[in-house]
Amino acid sequence: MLDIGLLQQFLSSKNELRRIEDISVEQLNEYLSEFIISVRKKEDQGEYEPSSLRSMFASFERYLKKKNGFSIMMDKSSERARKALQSKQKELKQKGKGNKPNASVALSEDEVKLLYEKELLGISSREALLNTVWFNNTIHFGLRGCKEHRDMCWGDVKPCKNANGEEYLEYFERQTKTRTGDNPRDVRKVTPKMYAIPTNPPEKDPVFVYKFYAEKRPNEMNTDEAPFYLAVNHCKKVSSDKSWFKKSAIGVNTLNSLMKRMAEKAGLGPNISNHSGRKTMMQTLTNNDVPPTDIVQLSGHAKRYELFNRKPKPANENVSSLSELGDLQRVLHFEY
DNA sequence: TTCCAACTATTGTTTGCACC
DNA sequence: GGTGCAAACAATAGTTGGAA
Repeated sequence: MLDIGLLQQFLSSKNELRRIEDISVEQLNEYLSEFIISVRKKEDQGEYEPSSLRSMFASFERYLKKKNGFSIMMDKSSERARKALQSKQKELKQKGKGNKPNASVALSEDEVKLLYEKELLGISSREALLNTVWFNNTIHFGLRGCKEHRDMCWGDVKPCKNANGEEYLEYFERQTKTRTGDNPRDVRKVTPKMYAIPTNPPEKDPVFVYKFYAEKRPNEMNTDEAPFYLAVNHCKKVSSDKSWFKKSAIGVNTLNSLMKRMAEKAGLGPNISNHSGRKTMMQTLTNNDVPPTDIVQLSGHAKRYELFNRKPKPANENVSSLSELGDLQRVLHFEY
């Protein structure tokens, strides 16, 4: 555990060579107080964010509880350490910390347009195709930035047709060995849908993009259990269209930095990460007067808390309209 | 067979999200 | 505003496949 290592290092600098769990509760209280007040980042000796300090404290709590059943969060003897944490957090807040300087931001309509113009989104290359599939899944299915995409299997998305003959994709997260559905936070009560927009150019029609992606995947990887996102095949000897993707899942690093990489290549502003896609979806729905009760059904949020605190943004300020992202409201035609 | 580019998983570090 | 957990990102080492 890294935080523990940091604390142990601090103790060594004070000539305290015992392991943390071997130190008496009273003395540890003193050490922890001092540590919390004086700890600095390795990189630039700057102050940590208040939430980082909190996480460190939580790490110590977990470690000590496991080692000797001691709780620095609850036990009276650790009051001083807790107070030190509180006052340090207040101090940092006063210094202007804790304002989430790195929080991801939603994409504006112009930014999405730019991504298509620069062919970072679209169907012109294998990277662009993968980016577009990922982007569509994020803004239509409301998938969280990283893990949900990584866990996604090919069989989770099914192409369907309604009574009017309209085509759509439906996201159905099946239970597998690794996805047992035991985490109440992950529950989506409805299956989100992504409708075809035949009037759009093909690269902006989500159902067309999905079908195109299916064609470009190796046949063997179109089974239900196969990973949804495949590694791009950079092989130059492209003898057939089938070799756009490898027969293996894309790596975590590539998948996790998909949006960031696109933003960098397109020269977009900072703080655009995978989570920006999800924020874009929620911002778009909010700005188009979709009721919060409906949005949470789609996003998988357990409560409406975040949405009730979200005010619609004024026109031309980081607002995506439905025209560019497709008719997102249609995904809210759920069967409850 | 060797080299190299481009990828992958793993581990470490920092921070934000979701909920209470 | 407090808390638990996971995401996001970076560094590193290992792997793979094409080219020479």
